Amino acid sequence: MFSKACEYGIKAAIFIAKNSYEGKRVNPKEISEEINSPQAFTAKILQSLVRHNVINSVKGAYGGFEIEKDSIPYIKLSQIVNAIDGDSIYKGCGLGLETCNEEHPCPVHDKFKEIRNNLRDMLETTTLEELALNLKNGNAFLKVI
Amino acid sequence: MFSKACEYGIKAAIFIAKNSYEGKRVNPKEISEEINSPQAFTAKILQSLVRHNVINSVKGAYGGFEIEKDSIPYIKLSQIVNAIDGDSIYKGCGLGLETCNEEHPCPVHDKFKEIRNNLRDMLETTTLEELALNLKNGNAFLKVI
DNA sequence: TATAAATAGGACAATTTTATCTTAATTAAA
DNA sequence: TTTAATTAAGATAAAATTGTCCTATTTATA
Repeated sequence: MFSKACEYGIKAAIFIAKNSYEGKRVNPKEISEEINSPQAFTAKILQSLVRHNVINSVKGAYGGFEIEKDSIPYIKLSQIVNAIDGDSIYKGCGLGLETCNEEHPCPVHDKFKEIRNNLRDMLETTTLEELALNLKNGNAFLKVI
Repeated sequence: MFSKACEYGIKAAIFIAKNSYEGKRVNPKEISEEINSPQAFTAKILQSLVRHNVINSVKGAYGGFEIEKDSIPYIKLSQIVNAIDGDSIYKGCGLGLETCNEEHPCPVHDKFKEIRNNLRDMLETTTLEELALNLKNGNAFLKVI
């Protein structure tokens, strides 16, 4: 569904959000350990999330990654997915046609429309806040072990 | 959503089905022209669909690819996707956790469950017959130009 | 101001996916 | 039985994604 980079990005953002609620900045080492991802690759993805204004970075000693507490409820899953994978997953054609619409649909257009809209709605209404809360409450996990 | 290979495979299967209804076998050249895909790569994907019993191949002169007319209504989109991409798209975890279930869910587990189930239902109930019909009726297209 | 602790960024490597090319095997028909 | 048309299959190449490493830059604090 999503690229590996996007999976790591989502998990990282959730972990950062959880820590930001506790007033704690985190670094790529902690993050990659907590989400079970390759550290350097994860650091690249974090850079990208910073450039897309999903998370903040603070350079230098005592720095790290964080998200402003107040903005966490307003950050949507769609923003993270968009920052890393773009919007083709919930906007593009299921069969990869460059133009696929009501006037010129691919054979699965109608079938996919519903799925794609559901996915888009879900991504656009799911906030980082609820995901971080799932984690904090111990109702969800970012890795298997 | 799907790999390129899977997109090509679905389109190829639809085109083959349409032609099989007309009693016509088709070869990779025609197919790749009709679905706008690289020919040799498409041929590989066709081989895979043959091995997975989604389509039939007839070797030698006057051969080509076909699908038994009577079986077209019973071939599900899920079989094609499964043959090429496997089932992870509608069975795997949205964040890539190896084990993700009610007891040990990822933070987006519940959100994804619905999407995934919708997708699975759609793939398992959509038949090659209806897709080929969309094409035959001129209500859908396999390429842009 | 020097130092240590961070992120940023560029170059590179490995792996996977996508794509191509060539040859072998098969088969209908002349 | 030979030939031409066709799929099968293996080797290879190109491109994209995933992953690593090294150095530069930034910054709080001693």
